[in-house]
Amino acid sequence: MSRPDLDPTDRQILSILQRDARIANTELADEIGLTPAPTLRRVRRLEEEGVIHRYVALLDPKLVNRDLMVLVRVTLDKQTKQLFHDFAEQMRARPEVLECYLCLGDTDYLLKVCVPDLDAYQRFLVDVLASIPGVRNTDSTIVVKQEKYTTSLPLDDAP
Amino acid sequence: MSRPDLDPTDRQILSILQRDARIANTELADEIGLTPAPTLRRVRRLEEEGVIHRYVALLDPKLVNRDLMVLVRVTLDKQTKQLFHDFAEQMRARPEVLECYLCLGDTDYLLKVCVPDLDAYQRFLVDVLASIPGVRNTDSTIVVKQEKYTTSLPLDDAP
DNA sequence: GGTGAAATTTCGAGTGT
DNA sequence: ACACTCGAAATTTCACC
Repeated sequence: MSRPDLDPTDRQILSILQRDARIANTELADEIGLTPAPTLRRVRRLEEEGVIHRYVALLDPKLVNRDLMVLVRVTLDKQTKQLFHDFAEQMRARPEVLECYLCLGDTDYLLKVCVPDLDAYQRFLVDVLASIPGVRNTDSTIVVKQEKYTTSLPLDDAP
Repeated sequence: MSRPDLDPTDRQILSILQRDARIANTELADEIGLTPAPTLRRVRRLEEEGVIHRYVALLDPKLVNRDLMVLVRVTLDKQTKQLFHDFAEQMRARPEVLECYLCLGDTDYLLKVCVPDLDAYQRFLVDVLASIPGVRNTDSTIVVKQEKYTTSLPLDDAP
């Protein structure tokens, strides 16, 4: 994996785009003290290098009826490569599973699941999770309050 | 909180913008089968209602030197309102803490922390977490692989 | 990195259904 | 109330310095 050098101007651009992906290039140029042409060139380069992975709209979960978030710890029966691969594949296919992490330690996977209500979550647990072969144990933690949620990575010491 | 009715066209728009926030309005209009003017009106309405919360650029953690993700379970000493408030405030102030959830059950908080390496994580644990008054216990789980990460909420059964 | 000009997009006003 | 067409203003995006 190549490690593109990010100069302070690149970091400024990334920092702004992490906050507001739809900013006009002219305004972005103003904020970083360049003219639009070189600004756009830098943005395109950052996109091509993959530093900027994608641009997305973040929705309000309440307003699209996804008010319940549950964090689920999952352990699998036997730790075979095939079992792990299949489990991850199933998680990628389920839209209510927003994040899925393979972890070190007792827990094999941690999931972040977003559903409308407890009824929907119960269905997810029974119809989806419990029906996947190799799932030994699940432990669900209900989120009471989202104290912080950001997609912005710090850029202080990037190479 | 108002619950705006989302018709199928609105859901189409939201679904596309969750995938690509920088799509041109003309292209968005093409994809949903409307002309640009009413398409833009719908987008603006969804923004004003707060259904669209914000637009962000997602970066590649590897390429900005944030390759280590750790999930931390935190329990506090006594469950006073002030202690919880102060803890959440500290987490909001730390850029390496991307997500912080108040949870039901044994664990009080779950954090998602992104740092360059184990050395940086050790400093976070000692200098930040351990120095916050009221933190009784922490349990760190290192993420080996991010099997899935999406910010897209499903829109199937939104009201 | 900057300049200028062409191509494209945004977004209002006015019209129709 | 919702969508369409038209046109001016702004923005994006070139080739070239």
